Amino acid sequence: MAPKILCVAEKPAIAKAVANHLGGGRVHTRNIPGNQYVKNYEFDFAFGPPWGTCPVTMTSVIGHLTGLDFPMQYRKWHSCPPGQLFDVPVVETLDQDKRAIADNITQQARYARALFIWTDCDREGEHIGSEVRQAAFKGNARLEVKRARFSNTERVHVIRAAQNPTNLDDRQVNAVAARIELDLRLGASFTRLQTLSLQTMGGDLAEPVISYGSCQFPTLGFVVDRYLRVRNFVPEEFWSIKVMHRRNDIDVTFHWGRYRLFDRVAVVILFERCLDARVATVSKMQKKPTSKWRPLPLTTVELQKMGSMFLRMDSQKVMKIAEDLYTKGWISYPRTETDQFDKGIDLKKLIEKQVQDHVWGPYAQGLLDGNFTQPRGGRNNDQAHPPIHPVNYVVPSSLGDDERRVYEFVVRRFLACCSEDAKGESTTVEIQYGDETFHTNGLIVMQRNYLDVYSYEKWESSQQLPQFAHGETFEPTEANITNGHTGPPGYLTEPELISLMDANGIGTDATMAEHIAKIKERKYVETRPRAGGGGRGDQAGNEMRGGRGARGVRGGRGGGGAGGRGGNSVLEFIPTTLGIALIEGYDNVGLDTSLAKPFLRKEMELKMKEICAGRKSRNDFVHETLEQYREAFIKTQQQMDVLKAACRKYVFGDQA
DNA sequence: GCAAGGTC
Repeated sequence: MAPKILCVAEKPAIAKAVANHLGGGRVHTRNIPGNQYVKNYEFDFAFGPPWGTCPVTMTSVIGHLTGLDFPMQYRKWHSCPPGQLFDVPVVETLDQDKRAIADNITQQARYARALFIWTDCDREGEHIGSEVRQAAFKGNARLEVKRARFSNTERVHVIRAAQNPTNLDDRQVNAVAARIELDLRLGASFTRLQTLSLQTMGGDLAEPVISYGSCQFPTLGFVVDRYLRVRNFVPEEFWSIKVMHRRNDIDVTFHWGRYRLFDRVAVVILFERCLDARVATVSKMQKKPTSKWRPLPLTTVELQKMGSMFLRMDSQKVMKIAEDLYTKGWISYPRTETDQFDKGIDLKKLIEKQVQDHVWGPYAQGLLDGNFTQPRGGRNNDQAHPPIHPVNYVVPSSLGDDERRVYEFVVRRFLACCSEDAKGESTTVEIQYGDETFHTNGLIVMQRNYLDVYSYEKWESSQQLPQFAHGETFEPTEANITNGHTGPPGYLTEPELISLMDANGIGTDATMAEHIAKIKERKYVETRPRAGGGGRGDQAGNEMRGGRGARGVRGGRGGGGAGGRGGNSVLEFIPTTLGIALIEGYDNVGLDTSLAKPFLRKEMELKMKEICAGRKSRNDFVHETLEQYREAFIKTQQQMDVLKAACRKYVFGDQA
């Protein structure tokens, strides 16, 4: 029996890191024929019983080894009616560029007694593991197959994983295999149906592929949904009461407890009662400590959102740069859902590396000198990767401009996580004026703490409030009725879209940016920088100087400063006429659950979890889901005129 | 000419 143990990771970087830890400095690196990224690392390692010390070959794949497609005779679009793609067989494919990688595993397996699978510990990783197993069995069917479970590539952790292997989880493998099959059948059948049916309308629809995907359609749905809400918005006029008082040369504005009412007469009556009372009484004067929490450890989704908001980069670009930084060894793996640091990780060691920086170095030193606080932990842990953090220091000026800004963000975010919350004191003054309550708030920032390094957030002291005593009475300097009208929400921004996808389980952290890019490529949506500051919300109208009570009118300033917005313009999404037509069209087809909504995808996600929990079989899942979509498919086919009508209305601009 | 998921 051959004594060797073959180890296979999901990507070359992991193979290298693991080999270096297990090999303890004595590692031979060999190239493999036909692929420049994958290497074989050879060394000895002392596994636990029954293995003992064995020679090891550690190598990797590069993501999935295999793909799924229809047999050749169904790949041409006119080879069969699109609906037949629900039932025709599917075949596993091996891309040309993956062949060398698979062959390497098959070859190496011949000389091995066992295969250890080191793919990422998530569902997809489990499936990739099964692809590796299959390639290895081709070379040696008697291999014993084990699974290393690890969530980061720290030395101790990796060694522990090597010595305590478990088994591949075939439930997870099956869940993913089912997803792959469903995505293929549904994507291809609906895409062909839509494209072939709508292109008969000619014009702008004659050429393009009009794709359907279980992720791209709900993503488009979010954009259209918001667009229609903006377009159909009907402004409503509202009225409010504002009370002002000047004391110690400070103008204080008290806001109405009822906020605003949509009935002018009612507001006038309540206002008159205030004026009749003449004096206001301080009913509450409260000071209390308050704090602004330091951010959570950084996940991929959060990185993408922050990139859109603060770095003016779209999510795809941020990810591309983060991957580059990761490949070069400056930051940790950028695709993670984990927002809690492992107990085992040595955070101070990571902070130490940042001390040498000219800008944030002193802050990092401060953390080491006693300001360090254990980071907050969020609720998510993908059991595969730690939160995104800097692993090594790089002189920022040696990076490209965009790279520098992403690296700086990751570092500042990390240092902020290890800092104390910002501390302040908030003051609330509440007054009774007639039957109405008004209040004002003040804030004094006492300790900025993490804010000193996390320059992306603002928290500033408000104007100082003068002293008020509980129970005292005073005659307000001015009181009046204000009015305005409600404003539409803004168009959907990229961070909002990512949040919606995240909340609805559309795509994974690694693919959300791709789905967004896809619906742009398909010309379902366009993006543009949002004009002007906020671009949403209510419009203030004129002040109506109120009746008798408005004494001593002071000019005073207008609205308060805008605060956080530093001229960054965020991208907003506008659907094209085609995008609107598709979503409205599907909404009108009369399906129980519109394909334009995220529910069906969410249901798929839940059923995959059922498979992983052993409560559902792969076959039942595939069958159920196919039947569910088959119904939708048939109805869509029957109601194609509804879809076409939507296209006539929007794409061709016909009135009808 | 289709999908979504890995990763280079």
